Amino acid sequence: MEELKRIKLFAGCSDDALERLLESPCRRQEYPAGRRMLNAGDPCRALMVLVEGQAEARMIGEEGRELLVDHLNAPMLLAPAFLFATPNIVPVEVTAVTDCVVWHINREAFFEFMQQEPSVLRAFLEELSAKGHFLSGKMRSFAVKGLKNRVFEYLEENVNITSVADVAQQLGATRPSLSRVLSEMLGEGLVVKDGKGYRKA
Amino acid sequence: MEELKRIKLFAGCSDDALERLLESPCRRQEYPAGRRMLNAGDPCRALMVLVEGQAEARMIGEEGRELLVDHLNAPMLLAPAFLFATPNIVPVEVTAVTDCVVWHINREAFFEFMQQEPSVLRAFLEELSAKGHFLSGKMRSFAVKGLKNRVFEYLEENVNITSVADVAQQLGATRPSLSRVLSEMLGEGLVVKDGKGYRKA
DNA sequence: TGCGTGCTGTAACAAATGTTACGATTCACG
DNA sequence: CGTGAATCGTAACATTTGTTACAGCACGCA
Repeated sequence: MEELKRIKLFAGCSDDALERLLESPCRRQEYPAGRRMLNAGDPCRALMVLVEGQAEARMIGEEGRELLVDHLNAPMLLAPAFLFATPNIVPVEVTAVTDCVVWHINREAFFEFMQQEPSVLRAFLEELSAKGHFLSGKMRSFAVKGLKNRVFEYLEENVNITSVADVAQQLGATRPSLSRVLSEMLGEGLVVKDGKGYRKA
Repeated sequence: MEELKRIKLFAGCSDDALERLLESPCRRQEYPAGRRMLNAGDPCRALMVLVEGQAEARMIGEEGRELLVDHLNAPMLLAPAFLFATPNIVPVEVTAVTDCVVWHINREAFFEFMQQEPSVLRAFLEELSAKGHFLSGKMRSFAVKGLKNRVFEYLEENVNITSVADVAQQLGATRPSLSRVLSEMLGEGLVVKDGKGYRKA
């Protein structure tokens, strides 16, 4: 399918090589908006490629606390960092936000494919590394930073805060807590109001 | 060098292939105990293989908070998850605990080597995946769990707590806080004293 | 226009954790 | 036997964040 060519991972590889990959056992699956695509604890035996739609990755804690880990916008890979892991388990749940289309590509076929296509191998390694970078950054935020610093960090990566409730989930805080911190930062001149939201001062 | 054969990554590859890899620009370096081997923010252009000694990886926050992320015992790879990352930067500082010996292997040579040796590629992918798993677990702990739950988790992965001060650093807490929580858990019967340390009840 | 719905700010209180300080214990070493 | 260093438990207090509740405001819709 030409859908797959849009993803960076397969950008540099030849058409017939890609066709050979698709001859291996793999399938195309559609998910309606709101549908769970991956549960925490699920095994991950195929490379999942989100070719259409938007999804969210969330982590759930025992105490009901919930963290919005990442926004997933097509085209991109789902949970690439867990495809070759032991135990082969995803730690997040992935839910479709809009209607989604996902390709499931056989792991072993993909493994051989990478060996034959250096550009794909390179891109996949970069993808995994990016995930590592992403996760270690998150970990750092939560482990050694207070909420105010996380807000600051958020405003550097994203332009502004439009939905306090949403961002609170991403920062691992409750809405009233974030609201309070934003008020304080407003008073300290660290942020300014931007229409209905907030923006870096 | 035969030192390298001890690491899982190179376990399944032929001797002459390994020798060819070592003909590429790479070097062997020794670090005395206490020496910083990698600073946060350093670029990472070579695969670093710790073949001897013990080291520690730490993250530093702006506010002086410090987190002991991982114990590194030879033989293992150092910061494999950042070798192919962009930006090509390590987020932790790595310090030698005992005298250490580290091999630096040229990245591009290693990349070609992986293509020729499927077992190495496989092992490296598994290594990266394991790092992802490790990091996401840590992140989950810090983002959605309280200190008491982190202590519980620690006691499931490790047998017991011998040094309160050390473990506090690993859990991202201060020593008095951990001490207090341990006292509470003692009262609730969740842990028991084990000589000078603590153990799961 | 009036009303329900959803998001927001805010306040009062509770819980968790950090900060600082002090005394007790152990242990190596002179 | 003393003594200093390291570690630990603990207490009092400060700070941060969660919890719960309530009121305001914008918006869509009958």
